Amino acid sequence: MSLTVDDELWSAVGDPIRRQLLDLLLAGGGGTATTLSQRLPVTRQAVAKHLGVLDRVGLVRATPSGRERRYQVDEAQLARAVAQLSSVGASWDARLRRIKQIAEAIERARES
Amino acid sequence: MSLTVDDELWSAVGDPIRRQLLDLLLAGGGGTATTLSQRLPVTRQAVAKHLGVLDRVGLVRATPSGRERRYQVDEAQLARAVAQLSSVGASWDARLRRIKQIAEAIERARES
DNA sequence: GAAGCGAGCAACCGATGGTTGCGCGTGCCG
DNA sequence: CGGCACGCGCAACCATCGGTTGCTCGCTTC
Repeated sequence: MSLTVDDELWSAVGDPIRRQLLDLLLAGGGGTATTLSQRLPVTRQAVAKHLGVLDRVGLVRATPSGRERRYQVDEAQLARAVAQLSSVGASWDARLRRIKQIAEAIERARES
Repeated sequence: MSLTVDDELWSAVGDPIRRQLLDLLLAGGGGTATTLSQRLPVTRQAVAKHLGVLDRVGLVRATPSGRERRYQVDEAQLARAVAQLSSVGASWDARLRRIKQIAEAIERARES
């Protein structure tokens, strides 16, 4: 029942803005800091910082082109992150079910 | 394809220490700030603060008893959180699959 | 009643997410 | 070709947050 989640990855997807960023990148097939910031309630610089951390953990890749810097999602990495995410969810789900069973067992014992 | 996750809940569960806290509470069937802090790499006060935020979002409940303050998980709420978590995971998973299909379609079109 | 333990409160520190302001390079267009 | 506009990066600054230390308060126990 490990909690051993890649902490970098988790905290990267932990931020709501970064989740929206990934979503926008997936939906639009890429984008730059400026274009993305127009669809978000934060400034370009904030978006740039977020793209920086997503880049560092490998969830996105940047390709400079002229004066622009186009980012796109590294799907394999994101798939890894999603897998970890759902594994944590699953482990808690399992534990909750176990707890519930125990509780019910106690309940039954008390009633009899 | 909403990203509309209860942000309070998500950020509460987002912190690794808080996840471990929930895990310990589930495993031990409850605990106090001091006992929990002994099993974690942080001080009692830090644990107390975390329990505070978990309490505010309703994931745990506290029952004062003498000079102690025993916390336990509100399983229904945690179940809600886990559900949201896995729903986000699932939505990304779905989107990734769609993107992949599109990519493969383009690939096929290019080859023909 | 005194000692000890659990909890709460306050001050402080470092990291982080956000902002504004600026300067630099690139690209477009008179 | 020269200038303007746009996209980006850098730096300074601010608020919030997670963490610590140090203290006080209150229950419990001897």
